[in-house]
Amino acid sequence: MDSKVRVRFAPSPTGGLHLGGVRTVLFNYLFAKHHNGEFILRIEDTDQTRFVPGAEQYIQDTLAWCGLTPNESPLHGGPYGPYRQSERKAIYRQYADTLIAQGNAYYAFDTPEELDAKRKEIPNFQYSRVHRMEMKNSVSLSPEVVDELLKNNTPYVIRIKVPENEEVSLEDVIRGHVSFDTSIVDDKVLLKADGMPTYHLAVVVDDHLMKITHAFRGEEWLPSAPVHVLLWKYLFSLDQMPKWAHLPLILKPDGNGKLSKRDGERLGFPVFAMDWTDPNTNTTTIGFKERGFLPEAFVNLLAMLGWNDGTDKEIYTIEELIAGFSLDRVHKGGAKFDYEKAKWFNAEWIKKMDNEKLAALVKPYFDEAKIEIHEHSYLVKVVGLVKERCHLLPEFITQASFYFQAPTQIDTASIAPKWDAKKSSFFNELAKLYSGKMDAGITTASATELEAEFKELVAKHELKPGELMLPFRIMLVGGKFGPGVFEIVEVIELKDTVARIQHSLQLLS
RNA sequence: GGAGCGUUCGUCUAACGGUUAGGACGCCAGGUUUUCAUCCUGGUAAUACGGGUUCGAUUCCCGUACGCUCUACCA
Repeated sequence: MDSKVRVRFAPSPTGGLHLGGVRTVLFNYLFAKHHNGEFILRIEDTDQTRFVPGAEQYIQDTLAWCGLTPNESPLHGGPYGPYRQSERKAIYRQYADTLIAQGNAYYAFDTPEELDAKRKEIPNFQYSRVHRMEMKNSVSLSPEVVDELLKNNTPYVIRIKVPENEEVSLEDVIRGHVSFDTSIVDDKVLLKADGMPTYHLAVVVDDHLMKITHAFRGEEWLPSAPVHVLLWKYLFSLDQMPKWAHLPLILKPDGNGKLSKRDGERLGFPVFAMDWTDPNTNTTTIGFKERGFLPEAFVNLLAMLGWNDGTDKEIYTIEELIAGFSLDRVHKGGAKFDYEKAKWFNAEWIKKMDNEKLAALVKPYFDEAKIEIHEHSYLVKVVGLVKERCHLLPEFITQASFYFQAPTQIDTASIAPKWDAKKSSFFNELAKLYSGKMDAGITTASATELEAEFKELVAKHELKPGELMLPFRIMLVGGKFGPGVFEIVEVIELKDTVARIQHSLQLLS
């Protein structure tokens, strides 16, 4: 590659960033880093009616959470700024004027109402060479009339004048040769009545000015690609045009079609990367972050939706993804999102993650549940003890809260049916044994030691360990779950153990 | 309606003309765990259809079907 790779992610700030968006970011990022290039964030806020306050900040925050930091952005700055299209308004105007001067674009004075009427009148109406002359524009009208309209400040838009019967084609990096007949392409609006460019003009001008070498976007853009190719041809040069790569879509798990926010709500899983609160409706849509996903896992699972390196490997660090990424292994077909597999990725990453780091991430959930943690090192230890049973971060609460406080709910229903005086006296004895040790200044013992001791006592009472283990567990943790009973005793120590036995004994009497 | 794109187990995917079509998630069964989870073992299940090309097609070509995307002064 002769010039430095430069790619861009160009979202419009209209709401939360969904899976597909983040995956587009990821592929941009991986490609850029793999080629030692640069990754740019450009905000496409040319539609003032759809602007949503906070959405841009949200995008920046999401990228930061995922660890996909841009080299240039509205926030980071850079040599090709500004990176917000609303701040580049004047730039686009010049290019639109150039196109007019070339005869490759024209003024159109049709009002929205007139267009609506036309669309109703003619089924499948297209503003193209077929109907161009029936409309009010600088091609159909005489120069005098056009001048008059312009002089009177009649609102107008600028439309591209698509040529007749030409073949426009591009080499898509993922799809190969794609071609279109211009006779079916319509005269898209380039500059709106408010002076803002549409996506079509803005993307071409900015990709050029920002020296973008590879342009990735969702497959939904493919049908409008001929407009962009034409614009490149008219304004700049086809050899400077970035290599296009139209990424496959992420589909809903059931049925077909693009995954939407509503699908997540319907099926009970997040679609946005992070929580998003719509400032207008004040409703919050849940995100992967808040659901308890690790950013490493989130990035990992997204990468596997539409890409693989040809081996059986599925768990990748970001560094491994960067090293292995290549566009020619990106799929053409869309991928249905599977939340079960997503959780599996997260579980794998939880198991893999360092206990210290994990403890820091889990801490807020304990704070929220109002479970007090006296010593951070104790939390680190506990996290290590239970992490292999957690798929999502909030599960640490249910899986580990008993290490910090006595269970509030004791599943006595599972003990009571087989409960009898013999068992009752056994646990009384056990409590007494532990109390005795405490009097001797012993606070805890190893799990193996505790187990041997326990079994000895069981034998003395002429009982079987099997019928005592479950009740003991339930006394300690509240239910039928958790690590080995004696490992728990070792950690929570004798004092709490005795208290929990006595508490349950009371409940059972 | 038109145009473009797509199609391997339920799902994510491997196999770039020759494999008993492989792996992973899920599910089922067994084992470990005197609980649950983890873990281990095994099982389940796929080349949309029809024509070519070829000694041989999941793979290349054509057609059909189905699906998706787009068809806004939204991106």
